[in-house]
Amino acid sequence: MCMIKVAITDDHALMRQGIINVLSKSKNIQIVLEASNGWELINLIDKNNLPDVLLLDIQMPQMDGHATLSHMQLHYPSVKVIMLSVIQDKFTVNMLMQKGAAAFISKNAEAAEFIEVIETIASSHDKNSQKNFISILDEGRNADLSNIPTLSTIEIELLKYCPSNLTYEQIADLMQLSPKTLENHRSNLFKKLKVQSRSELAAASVKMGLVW
Amino acid sequence: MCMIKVAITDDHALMRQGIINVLSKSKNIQIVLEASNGWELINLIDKNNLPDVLLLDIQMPQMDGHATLSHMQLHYPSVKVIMLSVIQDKFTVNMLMQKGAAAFISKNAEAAEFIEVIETIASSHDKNSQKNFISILDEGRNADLSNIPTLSTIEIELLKYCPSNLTYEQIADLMQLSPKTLENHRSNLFKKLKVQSRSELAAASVKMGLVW
DNA sequence: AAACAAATAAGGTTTTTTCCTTTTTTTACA
DNA sequence: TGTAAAAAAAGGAAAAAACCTTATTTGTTT
Repeated sequence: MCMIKVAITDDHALMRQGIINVLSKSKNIQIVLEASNGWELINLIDKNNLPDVLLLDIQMPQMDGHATLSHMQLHYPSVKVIMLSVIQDKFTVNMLMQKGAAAFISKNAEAAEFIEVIETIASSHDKNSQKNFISILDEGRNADLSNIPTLSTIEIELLKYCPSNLTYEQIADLMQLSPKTLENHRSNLFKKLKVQSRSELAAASVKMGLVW
Repeated sequence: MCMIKVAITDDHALMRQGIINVLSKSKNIQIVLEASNGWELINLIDKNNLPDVLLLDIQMPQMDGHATLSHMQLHYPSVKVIMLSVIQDKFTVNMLMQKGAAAFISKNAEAAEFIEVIETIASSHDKNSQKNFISILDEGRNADLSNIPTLSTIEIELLKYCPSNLTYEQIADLMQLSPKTLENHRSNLFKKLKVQSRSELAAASVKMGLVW
């Protein structure tokens, strides 16, 4: 059995060091690439020597985890992407799983669990990534995401504008929608996120890492 | 010259591993204690063998960095506390420095810089911690905090309520203030944080780590 | 005790948000 | 091509947020 080739992308040098240190305890794992954001990753990646698994942070400068995951799915679909984040938000987890992430691990996870997830994901030859999906959040393993609604592109765009001083009318203008249409989307977001105020949307937006 | 005794308190096992790994590169540093939150720290701390420096995270379960810093100042004022966080918010940095933190380092900092700050803070025998203050944020070293307004206890309490669905009237009721008095505090917060909407206060509150 | 600043409180007004219901337009698909 | 579902849009109304000025109370200093 050959080594699992792992690439790491995280903007925190300390975190990368921690990951490397933990992974070095497994004799099956070999770290082949280290990058501090998505842009750096896609520049460093060797098409002739792809990693088996990519450990990917969400919140990073220049090119974040969302954009990087999409890029990897498109250009290197064979690479299994494991998201690794402090974000605990279920909508974010669901969103990234829908996009094709193989697993989602909280940075709170234990070292042993961490290695286990990488080995499990790497050894699965199932093309259907949903079957191998693993989510390790504080609530536990294999969180049920079936009841988590998916947010539309427009809803995510609106969410990004919520933590600003723009009025809904101004946001509607920027998004080229009628204020009344925007109100429908806002109302749908309220229902999906189970909130009742724009302030809660603003907070959710920050917690989801949509704004900095 | 004897070793600098360092204690680490951070809820992320991976981050603690990263810190330990980086610090092990310095021959002057010795790690004497490791805890995953403030409560664990104060239970593990040995009164007869205090650390010289405490590396303290802000966002932690059970007992966060704010409460832990206050406790350390009160019970072990000789221990120099270096805050270590992903939070970049200047009001938070200012708040913790006012409380008596010796330094503030972003988790984005480079390994070398990290060791340097610990050694600088540990070697300073000046009682007046403000003179030895070091802040390493993305903007650079020794950030000028003189123009950053300090937030009052009431303002911080109000900020904590902002990302909720409570109306200002309900918040005033909870805080046992007249709605009109609360409005003054809200207006003062707007000026201090340079914002114009509750949504921005809600976002600021999350970014400052006041709510989870 | 007078003087001052800071915190608390109130009155009043405009703008924005939130909540309804209903209509029109677009899209999907049987 | 007709029909159902989804998205876009509108009208109307109550609640809440934001803004402004002024008054009262409390605490501190000289």
